[in-house]
Amino acid sequence: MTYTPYHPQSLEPALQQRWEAEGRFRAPAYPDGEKFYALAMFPYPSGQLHMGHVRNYSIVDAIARYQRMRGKTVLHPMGWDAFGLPAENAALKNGSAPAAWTFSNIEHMRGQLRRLGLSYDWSREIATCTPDYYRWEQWLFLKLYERGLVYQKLSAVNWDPVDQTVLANEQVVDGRGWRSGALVERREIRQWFLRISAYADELLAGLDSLQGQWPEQVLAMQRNWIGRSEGAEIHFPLADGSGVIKVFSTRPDTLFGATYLAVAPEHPLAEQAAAANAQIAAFLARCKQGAVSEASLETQEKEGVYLGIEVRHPLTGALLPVWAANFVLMGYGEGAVMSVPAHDQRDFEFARKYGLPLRVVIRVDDADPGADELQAAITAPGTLIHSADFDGLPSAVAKVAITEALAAKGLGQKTINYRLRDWGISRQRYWGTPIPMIHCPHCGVVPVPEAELPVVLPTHYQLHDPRSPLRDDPTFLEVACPKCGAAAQRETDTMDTFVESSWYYARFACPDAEQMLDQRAAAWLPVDQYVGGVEHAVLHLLYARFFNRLLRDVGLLPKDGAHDEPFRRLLTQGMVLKDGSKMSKSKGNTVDPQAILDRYGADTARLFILFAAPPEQSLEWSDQAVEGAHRFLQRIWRMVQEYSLPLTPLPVRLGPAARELRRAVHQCIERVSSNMAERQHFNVAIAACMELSNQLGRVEAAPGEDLHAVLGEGLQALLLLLSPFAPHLTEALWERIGDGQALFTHPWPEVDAEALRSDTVSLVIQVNGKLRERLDFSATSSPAELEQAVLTHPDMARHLSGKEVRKVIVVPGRLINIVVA
RNA sequence: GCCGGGAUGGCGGAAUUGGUAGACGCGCCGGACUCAAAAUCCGGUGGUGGUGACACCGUGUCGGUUCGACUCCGACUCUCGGUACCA
Repeated sequence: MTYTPYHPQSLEPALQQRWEAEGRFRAPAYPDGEKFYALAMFPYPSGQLHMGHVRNYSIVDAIARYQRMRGKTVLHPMGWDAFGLPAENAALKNGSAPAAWTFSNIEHMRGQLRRLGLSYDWSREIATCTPDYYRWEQWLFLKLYERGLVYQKLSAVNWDPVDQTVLANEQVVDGRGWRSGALVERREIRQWFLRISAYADELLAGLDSLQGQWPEQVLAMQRNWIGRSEGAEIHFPLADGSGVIKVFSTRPDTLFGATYLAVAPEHPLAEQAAAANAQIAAFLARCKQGAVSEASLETQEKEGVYLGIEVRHPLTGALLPVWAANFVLMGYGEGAVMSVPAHDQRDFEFARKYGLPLRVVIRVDDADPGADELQAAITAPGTLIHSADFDGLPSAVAKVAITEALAAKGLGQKTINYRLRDWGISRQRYWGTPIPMIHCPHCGVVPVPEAELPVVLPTHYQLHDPRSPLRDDPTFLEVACPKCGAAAQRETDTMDTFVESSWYYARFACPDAEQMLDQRAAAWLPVDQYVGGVEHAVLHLLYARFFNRLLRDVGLLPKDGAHDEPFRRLLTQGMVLKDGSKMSKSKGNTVDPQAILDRYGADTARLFILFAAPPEQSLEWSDQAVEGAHRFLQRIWRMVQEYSLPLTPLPVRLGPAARELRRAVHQCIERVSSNMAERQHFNVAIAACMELSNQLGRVEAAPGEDLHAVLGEGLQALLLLLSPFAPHLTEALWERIGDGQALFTHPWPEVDAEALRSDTVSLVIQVNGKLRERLDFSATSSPAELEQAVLTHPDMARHLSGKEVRKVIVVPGRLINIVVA
């Protein structure tokens, strides 16, 4: 018998070359039989593969390989999310050109992915920073512009007054620019938006169709993000008759409790008031300090200033003051809110701070607290008081009645409001897809004609400062107006990189199409299994759901209801931690996947990372546990090598030991199978394989004929079950004890129900819920027989003597609980 | 601030629907093999008390529902992700 030592460093690359040469994982243009599209969120080419990638791609590869063994035609592609900020940062730091830096990173990382033995169809590789890819994004932008789904409006950005540049939220640290250290200001600039709000209801309703297929928490986050709320638009006429202020409220039942209005600092009325009042102007100037992020706005001290303006209450006609307040967002509704301090906690605190009056108009119990005694706002619904004709109505009824009264006076109506805002896709950056628009002094905004696409991003610049070089390059900037021929300028804003990642999954189906998508996309979509980090739960996954509907509505995907959602099933993986915190260069706690590959090989890396935790949980890195995974693979290697060929067929009759071993084999098949398909807890699947290998390893050196046959069956099953996790080792061993069929398309093992059958069942016996005995019974006993048998069992006498049996609970196959007095 | 997760032995985790808490792995302890070591193999391993059979305690905290709670409900603590320009 020859014994080859386990040497993954040579074994794995050899197999990878063979797979490559055979084109083994190449998917056909159209699926042949049942299709399965497995997809990992494609990486940003930062330069080095990190453990989060290894985890993500090991999960998807295991699923893809499993589905191949289930006979599906699998599409499993990989590409690069190649535009973005880090390339510009690297360029500024090292003087490298963003394009060259990006492509050399891709080169390196592709090599690392190949070394992991992932079953990709590399012929479909995409890099989003190539004109072949982003030209279609520009094309779609023009289509959406025609349809009114693209528009420009003012919106706030973080402005670094020293570097004279716009900062990403990430680049603002404690209210200061990360490079300059200058206090950041909010500045309103004209930017491009996609009208995602037009799809708000559809995006919300679509979540119901994903129930059970997507993690519940992701569905909940998306629902809350869209934030549909029913309420009323209420008009407050300005006292001087110059117009109205419109507010949205979900609580029109509290309208009689409104004691003032608050508008955003950017609201035109606030700016008007500031023009004539230095104190107001100073307040508005102060509001411009700080970052634009919601977290920084929401956590700042609530402040406001009276604008010297009054409005009339739409139903009582009372005069109410108008304030400007830093917590009112211009981008939400009309940039104004009505304040009901007695029934809204934020308004309550604001009113107490500035001595504004409170009016209690809702009673939740019999008490009618005076405004002065309130310790906090009464936010629960209740019965109306001090509300004229509406007194005595419950909140729910009053909402409708008051809204109708407003509508009758032409001062409001029922409205549905969304928290979701339109998607601002303008970036004042270089390394992104150019927005295909031209600014003409005569014609205004003019789209680039379709025939002139793509607008190619020049790649020859040396970056010297954070400002986009496009703005200073006449060869890019200067262009004749397509309409009138006059000298005009190109738009220099580029697109948010979330645009690229919103449709790449569809392009993978037809990466060489001469249009954005062709019929192959409909054939492969939707993605059957999508896997990526939970940090993408809202933004990326919502934008992709939005884009999928845009692609459908411009005619690139069928409107058959089956193609509305891009990702049928979603798995959100947890982070990889070391010493309890996220691996990062700044913390110095990174583990380089390359070092693990060099030392232990890909199979060990993959097995460890799938075994260490269930995929959706965070994973704690452990060098020692990696060692353990490697030891397990070596044990399998040795066991198979030591098995004395040939494999023999199962005899008709098995002895007790062989029967027991065979039951273990099939229990393992059952456990692994259910964890591959439904639960996707690969750590449990691997644990089951380890358990089986322990049992197979305990078989005596010279087993009888029946044991030898079952051992062979068990070893074969073990290789098949482990092959999605450790594809190299199992394929090499399969050549020795396999059945001649190729492992990667070999049918997944089936459970033999006969093997699982057992004559006896071991039950736990509890007395008053506490474990007292474990007793064996015939597997065919009825509950009544079991109850009788337990109560009269000699071992039970000491637990039951002198006590009165009140109740006996029999849970078939599990336990018996005897309740005694 | 708001939205959504998480918390189980020394460590990572298991317990599929309310039914044996701690599978599997790591670590540690003991043993076998060896001149010795490494590797490998075998055994033990939640805590407390007891020579022992065994008993009691134990799933972040406090309370509740139930014959029975890691699991369901209420209140809280700590921690992580997102918060619209990191990807």
